Amino acid sequence: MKEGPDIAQIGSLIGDPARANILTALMGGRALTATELAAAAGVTLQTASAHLSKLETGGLLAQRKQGRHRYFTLADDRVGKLLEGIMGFAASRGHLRHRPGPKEPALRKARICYDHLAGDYGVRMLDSLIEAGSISAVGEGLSLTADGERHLGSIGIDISGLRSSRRPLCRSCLDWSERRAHLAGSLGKALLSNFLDKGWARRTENSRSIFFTPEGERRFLALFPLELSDEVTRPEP
Amino acid sequence: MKEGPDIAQIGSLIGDPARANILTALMGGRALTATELAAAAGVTLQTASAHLSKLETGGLLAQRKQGRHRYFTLADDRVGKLLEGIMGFAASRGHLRHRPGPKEPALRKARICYDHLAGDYGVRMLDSLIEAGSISAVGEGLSLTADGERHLGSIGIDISGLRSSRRPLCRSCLDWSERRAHLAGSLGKALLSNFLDKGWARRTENSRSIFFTPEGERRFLALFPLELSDEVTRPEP
DNA sequence: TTCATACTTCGATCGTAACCGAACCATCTC
DNA sequence: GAGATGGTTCGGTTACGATCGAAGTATGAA
Repeated sequence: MKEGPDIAQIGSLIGDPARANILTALMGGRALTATELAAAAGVTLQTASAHLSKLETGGLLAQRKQGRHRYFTLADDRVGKLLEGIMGFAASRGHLRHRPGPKEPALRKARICYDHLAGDYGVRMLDSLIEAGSISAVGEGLSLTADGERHLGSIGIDISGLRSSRRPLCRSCLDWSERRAHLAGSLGKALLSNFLDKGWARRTENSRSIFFTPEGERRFLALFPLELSDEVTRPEP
Repeated sequence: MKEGPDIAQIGSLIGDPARANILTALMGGRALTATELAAAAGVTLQTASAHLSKLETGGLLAQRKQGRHRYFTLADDRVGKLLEGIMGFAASRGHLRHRPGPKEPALRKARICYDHLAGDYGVRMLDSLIEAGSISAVGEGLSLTADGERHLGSIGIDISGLRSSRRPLCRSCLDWSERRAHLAGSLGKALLSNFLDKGWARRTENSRSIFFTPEGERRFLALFPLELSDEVTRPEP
């Protein structure tokens, strides 16, 4: 009965609403201070501090001091993947927090998932890359083709640089809103950075959603066309 | 701040030690009664009953009445995958429950992961299948080759029957003890069933570990040889 | 019918952990 | 230095939820 790893410990870490809010906020990918996280969690600074130290000793968070600020991030991308997995599961069970405010649609359209693009646009991008033969999908796995390396190189992605990192180039990540895969891994990260750098899109304050400029949106949709569907298909809710 | 699915709810479901014990016990794949689960969790029947109803309304468990018994299982294989994911994460952080009793080594050698073979033997089996060209691995994904279909058909696995199910044929599942992939999906399930049917191995009571008979072990190792390593390699702990 | 087994519901207890106010450190600005 | 800002530690309160005893329901056996 006392077999295997202790899932209760990390379960209870995620299980507290304030901590869950903190983790969700950090899924936005950017480092946040204790004060910001306290606001995101809806608690005072003291309690947030207690939560943060628990999360850190639990291995979910990393922090770095910078001046009198203390910046927190998810410990690594495995934590992000774990959380997105739980989100996907929770979403499939209908355990959405029913607060369908105005941000919801924007979130479903395009958002950041730790460090890469997710949502409708994230799924579209991967679909298009596969359709174009830039990425080949076998089972659940993804790999970049030689064609894809040329193609993405032409828009300014340095693949060989990415390969040198220890992190996998392509990873599939289950999208909780679309319930389909989008592209994660160092390539997913590089692509999002590329869009942000070019000014096609920008992050929004206090939200995971990504805002595309009209021009950026046009370019994005042109770069990642889809054969078999009208512009932006939206699967069943 | 109140974005996305509610991960806190399922986190707290998993976060209670008694419930975590229940879920871990059900990772053994077989349906268990409330009384058995109470024993596994180390609580009385009343509290177990309360936990079980919470887990069920949370969508993690399914139950079916049979006479005066009430059998519980994990709701589906997605729950199993979720839990194994959390286990892998917990194990990598060293959050093992330090109770290295005699069952530990047996568990690391061969155990059941929801419905397929895991542990050292599970990893070996997948490695061997890949080496033999029966399964091709691209990125994180797995797919059965034509060779593999013939090969496995010859030992009594009906691949076309498996294909007709909605469940994916091959899935990779991260092994928490070996920290490498083993084979899940309907094919993984079928292979384990095959070994059990042939009497090569049997399940053990009250544990996820799988016991191989001496004869069964010989046959298993012969069927899934490894070129590049001495018999059974054991990675760093 | 009677009894036993499997399980649930009720009620009460009890522990723990989340929470905040207040005081305390650390770092930066002036 | 003084003052302001960012964060932690401490102490005490509070609330929630896990737990179990006891009583109640359902199913099967005799």
